[in-house]
Amino acid sequence: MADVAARSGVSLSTVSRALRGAPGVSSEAQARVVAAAAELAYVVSRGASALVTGRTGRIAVVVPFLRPWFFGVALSGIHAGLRAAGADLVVYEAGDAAELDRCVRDLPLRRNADALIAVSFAPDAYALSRLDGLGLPIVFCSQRVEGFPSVFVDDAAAEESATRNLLNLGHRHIAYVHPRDATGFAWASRLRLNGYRAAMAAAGLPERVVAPACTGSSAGEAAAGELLASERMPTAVLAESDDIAFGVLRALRNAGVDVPGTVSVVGFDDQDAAELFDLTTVAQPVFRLGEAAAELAAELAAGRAPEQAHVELPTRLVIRRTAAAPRGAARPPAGSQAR
Amino acid sequence: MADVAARSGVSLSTVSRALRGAPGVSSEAQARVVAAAAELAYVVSRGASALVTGRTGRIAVVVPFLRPWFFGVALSGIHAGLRAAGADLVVYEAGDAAELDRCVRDLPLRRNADALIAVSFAPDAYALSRLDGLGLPIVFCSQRVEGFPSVFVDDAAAEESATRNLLNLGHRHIAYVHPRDATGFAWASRLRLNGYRAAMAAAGLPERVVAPACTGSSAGEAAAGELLASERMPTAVLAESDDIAFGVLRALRNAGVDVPGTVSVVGFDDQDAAELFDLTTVAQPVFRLGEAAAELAAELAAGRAPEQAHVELPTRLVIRRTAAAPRGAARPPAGSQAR
DNA sequence: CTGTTAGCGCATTCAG
DNA sequence: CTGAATGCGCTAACAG
Repeated sequence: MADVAARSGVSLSTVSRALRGAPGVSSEAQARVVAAAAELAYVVSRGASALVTGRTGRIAVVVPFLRPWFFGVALSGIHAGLRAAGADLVVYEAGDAAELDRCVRDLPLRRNADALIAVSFAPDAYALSRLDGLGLPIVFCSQRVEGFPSVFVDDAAAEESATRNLLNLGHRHIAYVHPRDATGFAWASRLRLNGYRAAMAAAGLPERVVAPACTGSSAGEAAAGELLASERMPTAVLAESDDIAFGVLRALRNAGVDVPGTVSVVGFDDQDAAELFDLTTVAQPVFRLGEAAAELAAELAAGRAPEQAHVELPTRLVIRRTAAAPRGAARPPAGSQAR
Repeated sequence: MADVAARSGVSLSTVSRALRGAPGVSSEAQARVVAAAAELAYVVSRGASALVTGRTGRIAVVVPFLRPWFFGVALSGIHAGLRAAGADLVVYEAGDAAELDRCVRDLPLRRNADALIAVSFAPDAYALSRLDGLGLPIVFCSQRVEGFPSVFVDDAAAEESATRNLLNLGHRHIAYVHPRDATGFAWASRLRLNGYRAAMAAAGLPERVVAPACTGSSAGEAAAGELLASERMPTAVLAESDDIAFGVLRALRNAGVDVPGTVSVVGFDDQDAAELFDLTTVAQPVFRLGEAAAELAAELAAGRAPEQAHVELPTRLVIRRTAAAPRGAARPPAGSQAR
């Protein structure tokens, strides 16, 4: 910085102010400083400025996994939202509760980031208190947490609506695939399950939940296998996620079961591949989820109180070709399409 | 840090040493300090220590996109590789040359990260000189760059081998789908194309390259559409990536073309969904690619010279069900399986 | 509008 | 093995 000051013939303070766009610098001096900095390929050291401002210019993001489609898109949204605020994005992958704890405890979150975005974590009371004690703003992304800023969709309502849609098509026997979670997190999945249950209960129909022990498309294959081997095959299968639905579709195809003729399949996410499979699914705005969370985090990091600390984003049922009326069903009553 | 010192009854220096595991601290004092730090939930400020050591404890990663499967897996590998070194991961998404330039110029790379990992970027000479002038170690991941540490697969050899495999099956008319790249990057795709060309030339067969203007599965759909509309449909299609292959498969299925009966399809990547589509494809070790790049970057960041600055990882042809001998083909000669 | 000064929290000399 | 002093690069509060 001294070099820049010398080259532009001003003092350190003026360089500092000019480079930050702080007020109190003649536009002429400002220009000279910026030019000198460019020529010297000078950039301010965030570490040094953090030392005095207390703000690092970095937002930490914790995700349970980096691989699945969802997190790539969410991260992309977060990156976009952060860029507007000029903050950097530091990423931690914490696949289970122990790792998350390690993150919270050992990792340089405390004074090394201005805010934390937790994606798809449903912390228990203990984790919440630990996070809270971190002393930095926390934003939950894709998860509603009372008392904390969060950005989310209404998973329960969305799944309830998807279920109602199948009911309206004439389905009476609808199964739900809900993998048992081995990671120690609760996810939004419980809410989706609740939505399914609510719709079935409202229709006076029994629920049927298949809970494979694995995750992803394998879970779908396992669940479909279990259903195929059972006494009575449902006419429709709701999967907690598209990945699972893909597995269900594959197992059904391999078993020679016609979709949607014999069985309808509905997913959740509307990820890119859903179109390839012609999958009827609940779309959620994942990029926007990330972006909104990042905007919230940036506000909080800047010490401002955001107007809306709870942001609910809409979902949308995308009708494709894996769901239809069951064979021989009566035409559904008019005007009964789900919202 | 002063609080920790007071609480454990030692001086600041001792705390500093103890917390870093530096030599010259009695194990008793060390234990007291660590305990005190834990009780106070104290973590060192990376910014402050960076100020004096010159090392930030952070590695920057630039990816062109965050969404595609490839980058999620690569990032996961990088995260794993970095964790061992205790470094943090800061991510930049730079979708085109202009953004990359902005990253290099404006973003706090210079003294704000200890090394840079560039994933899937094939920089031109200009970009390379800019990157080089950054004054920090650069590692290329999934891209071989002469004169720079890099981790990569032999794309050309892998695609050549995949092509030979089709030739050995008896195919003579093999098309290659190679999307025109609108982002301004060259990617590894050119190398794969070269591999295909080499194999076709060696067999004395004419090449047929389809170059749709879009990317991802849409490119596959477009390419398949073009081929279907042409005078003569090839008996096999090589796609530059699995995503593209999925699009090809979909278009073929929609057109009622039997796979692999009428047309064989081969992808590249072996991403998770490839198994769902039963896609025969070239597998590359994406996680390892990231992990190895991270290990290299960590070495370089620590100022050590890594033994191997060029790491080539193996690929593997995964035989599934979308590729077979063309109808009525003679049995391939024995012992002619590609490597 | 601009320059001077005093730390921010830490690692690192150097003495003990 | 330990403690006291120095300065890393920067910003903020002050004078001019």
